[in-house]
Amino acid sequence: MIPNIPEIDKCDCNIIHSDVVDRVRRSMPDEEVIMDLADFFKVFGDTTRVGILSALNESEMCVCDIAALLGMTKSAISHQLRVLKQSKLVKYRRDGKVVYYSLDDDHVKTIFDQGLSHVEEK
Amino acid sequence: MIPNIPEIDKCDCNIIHSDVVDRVRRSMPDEEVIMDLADFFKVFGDTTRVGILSALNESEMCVCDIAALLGMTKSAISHQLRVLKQSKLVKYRRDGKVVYYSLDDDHVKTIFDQGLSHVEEK
DNA sequence: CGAACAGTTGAATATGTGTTCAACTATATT
DNA sequence: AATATAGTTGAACACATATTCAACTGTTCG
Repeated sequence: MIPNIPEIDKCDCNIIHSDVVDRVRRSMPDEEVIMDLADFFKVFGDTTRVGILSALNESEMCVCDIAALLGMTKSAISHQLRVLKQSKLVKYRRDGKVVYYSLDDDHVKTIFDQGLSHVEEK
Repeated sequence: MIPNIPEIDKCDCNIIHSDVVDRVRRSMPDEEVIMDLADFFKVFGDTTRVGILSALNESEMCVCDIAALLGMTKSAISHQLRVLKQSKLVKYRRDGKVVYYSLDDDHVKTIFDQGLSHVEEK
């Protein structure tokens, strides 16, 4: 296996410590994993989505109630719920006209707690 | 204490389950905390920054070496290191002409691991 | 001193993304 | 069937942000 060397090397400088660079390169996750990770965290990087996740962490809720809670339109909430759905962070069930959303991931709470301890510390 | 009710209520629908909304509203973190959390996770939501953090998780590194490792310019890396510095996720030391960056947060690894298990599962 | 290199910075550009708006679907009620 | 309500969707717009480029600082070495 040849280590991943970027096809087009835009680096505008010399490698100073090639031993370190080689060792780190071997230990790095694949570029695809890096992208998946960034995409995953991107979902948590929006106030509206964090608000929705915080709410659903307390209780299953329908779109109207979330919209009322956060003082936003159904449309805005629905768009963000779609993002959360695609990331498999929330699931939903329909009951008549009403669609109820709830958390669909065990990691959400842990990730929130880690984020909170960082935010509170510094 | 009066619960936080958004000043301008843009909600375009009726509250369906007012008991649930009231209960969730009381349990929600302050809006400021929600914003801090989102800002914190926003930092993890970029491929370049995740790459830098992954690298520094393995070893202290200088800007040139990170640029070479990720196949990017010193400038691009430096800009992102500034973001990571502001979020208190990395620290640095200067040795002559060379500036060495390293991780400055215990939560980084835990957060990465949680993200990885989510990404790998689904 | 002056050249060379590591790194930073600000402005400009390009791309990504969240909200709005209007139109739409689906279900329930009369 | 007609109406009302919950929710979704796509396009447009406005805003945020990552990279580039060029100019800059700081340090080392001849």
